[in-house]
Amino acid sequence: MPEGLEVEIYRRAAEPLIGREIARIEVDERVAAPGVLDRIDDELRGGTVLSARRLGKQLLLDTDGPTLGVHFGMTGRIVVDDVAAIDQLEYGSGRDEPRWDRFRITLADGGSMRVNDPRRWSRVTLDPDISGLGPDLLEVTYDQLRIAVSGRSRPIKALLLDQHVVAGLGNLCVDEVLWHARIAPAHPAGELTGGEVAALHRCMRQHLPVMLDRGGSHRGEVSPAFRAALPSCPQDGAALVRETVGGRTTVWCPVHQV
DNA sequence: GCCCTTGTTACGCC
DNA sequence: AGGCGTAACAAGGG
Repeated sequence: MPEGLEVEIYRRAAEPLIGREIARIEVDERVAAPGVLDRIDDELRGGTVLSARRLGKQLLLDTDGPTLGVHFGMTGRIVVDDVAAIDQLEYGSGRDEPRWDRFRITLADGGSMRVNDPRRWSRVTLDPDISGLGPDLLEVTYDQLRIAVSGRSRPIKALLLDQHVVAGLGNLCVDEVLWHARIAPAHPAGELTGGEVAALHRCMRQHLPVMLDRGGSHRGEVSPAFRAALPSCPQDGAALVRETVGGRTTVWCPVHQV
């Protein structure tokens, strides 16, 4: 599940595209956002990639024409010049079947960028509207977080999963960060103390880059392997709990998360 | 063949 | 109006 961390890895993998000319575009109509199919060839072919940016889970490739936006859904992987940025995606298939290529840019120099996605939940857009997204998960400040939680009654987990609040957090990263910050997922956001919000912010700034360096959102201490086996809490040995919070499977420790 | 997975969105309620 | 919860949907894997 490409959360913001995976997409940051994808963004880095896409940087070699900068300065290269787009010669050909192939897109599965089912991953093209409305209207894109009609425009994309005319507006992108012959253009040059100028930069590779990211906001939350959106990869943004600026060209001298429109900006290309790619959202990777749950199982989309990027492959640049035939090298996959991530070999094995959590919940993905781990294979690279040609029939799962949903989007491909062929460059004038013969190279390519493609999106391989078994389940077709990726979305390709032109000049995506990202104005509704919150601050990026790797950049969000304490003040932004404090303002975001104030007056909100929703569980903190539901709030953090809301891309309008913080862009890029997914189910695994939220569980991981709350576990480190010692905050229960169902804790009403607005009832967190200043100290708890500070701990949450500090844990995001501290642990998300470590997970990024290790390879993504599944490389935390409450990893998917842990989640499946549901072992005892590595911090205090208590039995972990699995329940639904914010509509998602949630694993947490009822002893140290309050 | 049912049920699991996640991110997004539509929708109903308050 | 807008915050919130729930369900539906995408489709392959176990």
